[in-house]
Amino acid sequence: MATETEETREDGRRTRGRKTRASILDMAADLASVDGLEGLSIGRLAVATGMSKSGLFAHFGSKEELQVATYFHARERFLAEVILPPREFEPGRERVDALVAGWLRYMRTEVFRGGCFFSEVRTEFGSREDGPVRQVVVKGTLRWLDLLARELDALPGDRDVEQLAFEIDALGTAANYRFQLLQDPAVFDQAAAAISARLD
Amino acid sequence: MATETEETREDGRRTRGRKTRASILDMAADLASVDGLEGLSIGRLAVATGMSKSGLFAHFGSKEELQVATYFHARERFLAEVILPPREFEPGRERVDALVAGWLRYMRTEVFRGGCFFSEVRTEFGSREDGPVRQVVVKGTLRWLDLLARELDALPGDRDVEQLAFEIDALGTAANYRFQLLQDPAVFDQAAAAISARLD
DNA sequence: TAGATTAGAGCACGATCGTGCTATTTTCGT
DNA sequence: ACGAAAATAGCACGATCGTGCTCTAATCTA
Repeated sequence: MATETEETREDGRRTRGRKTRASILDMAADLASVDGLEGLSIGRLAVATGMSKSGLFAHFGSKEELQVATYFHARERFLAEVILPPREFEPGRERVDALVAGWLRYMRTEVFRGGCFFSEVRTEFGSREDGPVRQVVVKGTLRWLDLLARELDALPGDRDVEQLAFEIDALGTAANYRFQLLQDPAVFDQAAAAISARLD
Repeated sequence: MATETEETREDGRRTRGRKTRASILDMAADLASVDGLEGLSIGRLAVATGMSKSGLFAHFGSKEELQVATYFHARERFLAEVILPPREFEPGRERVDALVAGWLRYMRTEVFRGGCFFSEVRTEFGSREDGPVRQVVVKGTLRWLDLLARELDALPGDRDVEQLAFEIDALGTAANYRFQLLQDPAVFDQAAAAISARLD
């Protein structure tokens, strides 16, 4: 029964469904970057997207699935905005610099409405009881730290890349929370300076 | 009409009220360190303290007041646990070391159930719309960063203490979120190492 | 000890939460 | 063009939210 048209489907849905689903998740990631994934409510999300609560809900079987889907969707945006562009460079200092610069720009320009989506959900789910959403957050965080370490590994000289990745992540994340809280973009200069010093 | 007995009151309440209020706020800070101050609900707090919702609510005029009171209460604990003990030393390196060590220990031993209360509420209220609670969080954060900078100012040599305070705060805060999320206490060694390197 | 004040419980309210079930509309394959 | 299937809306549910009002129990003052 696997006709050719069925293969073009994704998630049992076709074009229209996929598009609205994507636009829902766009909005969801924005809202969650402000209020967190737990603070995200289906009612408010429905109002924000101009849909009915039930019509929106039908795209996801439960709030939990919505949260997971939102996380993955946010990661796609992060990939396109921060991770992929530096790949035009060979591994090495130039690429690391591009990655760091893109990361800080992503925070400063508020690609997500409330700043870094991942910084928000990491602290949100840090101490929450375990579950599918928390596990996705943990996995995603490990992936990011690992990617960072691998990029640093291409740098000349032998450094402790785990340690270095820890420090760089710390400095960027702190810049994000301070920018959100205090509105002063100067923190990005502080972060950039500290990271550069660490890389030299 | 100001009799002597009236002067001994605080907030219009006497001993019994003060004690239960304090125990409520103890629990509230614990819960908020996990779910945030917005995630804190009066119903769950009542269950956790064994009180009725209305009996508990009577101690605070509104949820907002409860949130503010919880923040101040948490700060008292932080003061006693982290800020005050190092004051037995004169300003200088020894005192800074004691402060940093105490700070990291406060995170590792989970003085609050969900790790650092302040790290949680700072990211929680970073991008939220303004209001009394957010303002308290902002003020408190500035106070902490300022205290850190002043302690660093007593160190020999002329360093950029603002920059240094930014970096130390970043490293400690990152250790907290990673410990909560990944459970690995080794992050505190990473943080301690990075901070020491920064101070030398 | 009597009277006043404070602490707390009981209960109810409207709003919002996540989540079902049942139309109805829109799209697509034939 | 028609029938199937997918997308969305309408509506209702039980639970929980913050917050009032009223009544009892505990404590303190005189």
